[in-house]
Amino acid sequence: MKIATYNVNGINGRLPVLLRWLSEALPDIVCLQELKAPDEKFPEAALAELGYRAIWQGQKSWNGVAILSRAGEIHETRRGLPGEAEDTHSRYIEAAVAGILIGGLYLPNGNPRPGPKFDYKLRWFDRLIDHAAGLIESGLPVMIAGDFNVMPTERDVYKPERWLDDALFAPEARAAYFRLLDQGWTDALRTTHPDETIYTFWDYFRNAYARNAGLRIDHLLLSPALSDRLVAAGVDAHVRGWEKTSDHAPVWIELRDG
DNA sequence: ATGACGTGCTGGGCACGA
Repeated sequence: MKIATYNVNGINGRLPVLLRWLSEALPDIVCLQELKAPDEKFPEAALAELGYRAIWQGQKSWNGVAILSRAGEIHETRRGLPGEAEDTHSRYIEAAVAGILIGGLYLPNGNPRPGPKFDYKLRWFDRLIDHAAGLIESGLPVMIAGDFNVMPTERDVYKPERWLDDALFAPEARAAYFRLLDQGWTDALRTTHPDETIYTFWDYFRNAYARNAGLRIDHLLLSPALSDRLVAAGVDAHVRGWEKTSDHAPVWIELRDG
């Protein structure tokens, strides 16, 4: 079973790249972020042609998350995180697929810091941590995955000293990430590659991909009931080199049968 | 310190991203 997460940065502008990658990588389940499209503009038919069912929570212009499956039915369990009724951003969608509970998320960027956007990021993180505690306590096999907009450690940033004051590498954001991990989640990519420099995002500016000036901000976290099934994890970094590509690359895990 | 690039919305420049 192969499960992936991919921030597409506009699902319609990115559709040829997304379909090409799906055809090549053949993931069973995919979490998508940054659809940047309202619900009615989700390319359901094009994905169905490749054998993928989908659920999505779109939003005009910004945000938007989806879960794709070619491993059977998608049983939606939640959209949106609890705890802030006035939060209108489409950033969380959750479903049971093939015996695994999947939470797909797009955590707020939080820049500029300090400011209201950074405050929103930390509040959203707290709400995720509260919700994730319940997921762990359920004892179910759970994965939460997506664009966390946090580089957990210095190893995850091409030039850490330049990012210290940025919302993506700020002490408060990194501390929140580790509070989440401390509930018992396994960071699949870091666990399978403990000492490697691995990036999942490269800026469009300044030839960042060619210089490998990247960030590791897309994560797949596994609950204790799922982590012993982890076989491999990786980044399809070559996709970042394609024409009209996202600034993120797809990240995937391989699980043995449960 | 800023902007480089890219997307969406909309028909020109702005909001936003990381």
